[in-house]
Amino acid sequence: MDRTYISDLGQKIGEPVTMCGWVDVRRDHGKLMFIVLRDGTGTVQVVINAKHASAFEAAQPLRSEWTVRLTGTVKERPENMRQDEPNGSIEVSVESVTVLSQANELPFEKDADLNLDTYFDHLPLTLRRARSRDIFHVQATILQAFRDSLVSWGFTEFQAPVLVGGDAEGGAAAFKIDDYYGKSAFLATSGQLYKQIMVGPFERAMTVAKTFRGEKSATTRHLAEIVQMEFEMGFVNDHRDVMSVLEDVMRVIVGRVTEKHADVLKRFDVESPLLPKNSFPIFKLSEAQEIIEREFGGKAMGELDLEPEHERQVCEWAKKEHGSDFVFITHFPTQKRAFYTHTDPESPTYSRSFDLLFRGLEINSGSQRIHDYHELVNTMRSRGLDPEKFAFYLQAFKYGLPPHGGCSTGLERITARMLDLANVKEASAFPRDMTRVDTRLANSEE
RNA sequence: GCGGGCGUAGCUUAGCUGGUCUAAAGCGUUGCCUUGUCACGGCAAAGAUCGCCGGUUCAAAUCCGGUCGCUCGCGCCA
Repeated sequence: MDRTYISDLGQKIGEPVTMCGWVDVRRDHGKLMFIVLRDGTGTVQVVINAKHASAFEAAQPLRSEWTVRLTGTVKERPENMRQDEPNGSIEVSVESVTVLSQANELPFEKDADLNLDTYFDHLPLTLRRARSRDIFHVQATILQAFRDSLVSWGFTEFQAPVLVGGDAEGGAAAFKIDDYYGKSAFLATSGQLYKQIMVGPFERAMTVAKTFRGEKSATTRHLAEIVQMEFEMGFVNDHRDVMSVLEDVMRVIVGRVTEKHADVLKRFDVESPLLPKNSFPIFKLSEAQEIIEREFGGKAMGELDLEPEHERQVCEWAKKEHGSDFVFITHFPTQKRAFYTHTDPESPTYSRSFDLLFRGLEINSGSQRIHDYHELVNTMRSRGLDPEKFAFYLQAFKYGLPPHGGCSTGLERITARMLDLANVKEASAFPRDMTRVDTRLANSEE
């Protein structure tokens, strides 16, 4: 079929075209009808005049979200009727209308304000909203930029498994699969152990991993199913080597989103993220806590981690003082970090670990890892973990793994902060939480 | 798990110091009109008994208790 995409219409002025798409808006003037047609590439106004009798007749029943094939001629709009928007100075005069499918009456006006709950109940429809399309176009760009930048750094992408044999990391709560061929297994809480293993074959390995977090958490930050953009690199001196690659990745992501989606940022009324001229500000946890107490009052010193409110405060301060929407916090207490985290030899109660905060929220967590087999086994034992249960993973170390480190970025979280979404769930096309997997979960008494 | 808020037409809300609320508005829907709109416009109509259960009261959408659901914050976590 010879079909023209809506985004290409500007090059076809005066030419006959066939377009396919959805009825976005219908404005009926009696003997003249305007329809905003939407396809995967954009929107355009089409005009259906009564003098094209058969097209005019066929257009009468059209309503929002009906899909159609329209044939007509691309025209420049009269001078005084141009709009300042894509395709705002052209329109298509339609001569033939074919209905491909009808749509039920919509439960609400497509782009009207909705409560989150109503929005989630109707995702197959509400994902078509301009706002949702914007969010997920930006998210696709973030993901692509992550991949592109790491490929340029020599990373190789691999597929981390979702089904895993144990609650690998401890810490995060794993979902248990009770009937895995009559035995049990878990859904991965991270690709961590696998990307460390993949340092063996690739030295620099990355993965975009579906992971699952079973915390009984009802906040605007939590999702039960998330996408983690992870990488792991061999032959590092310490965690700072990881941080510098991560910073570069973030700069590429911000640059790409800003360049490609300036219109979206404008519609969401957000600024492009602030990037400092030099490197991202870096504070040890203890330094950050001092800043919090000094600048905002309150109690932070001695805590093992930053509270959500403290994360917001550090970010506010870093933006003001360093012109950066990103802040690294390093040297978390070793006891607060996963077993594979490398301690800081200079002060072993602290670790060579870091979090990256972006606009008040932790979006990434990483560290240098322990690479020595014996040290790793001893650390596991000291934490009450049974090395036997990690025998599969430990093979990587038995057969020689270099000093290495890596990190993991939450795709939904970075998307949400990029567009200032009130709730991360809006940054997941199909969010899963304690009460919803597509539809609301039935109440099952246990 | 703890604490706060909310639950009124298809959607989004107003009303909630109890009584002309036999519940209001905008959007959407339906009908009629409309050849230049762009959240088109005009006229008309249909549409909720106020989440559910119970209580207080002469009288409850409005007060109280319970329950279900949603939402926000904390905890936990990325």
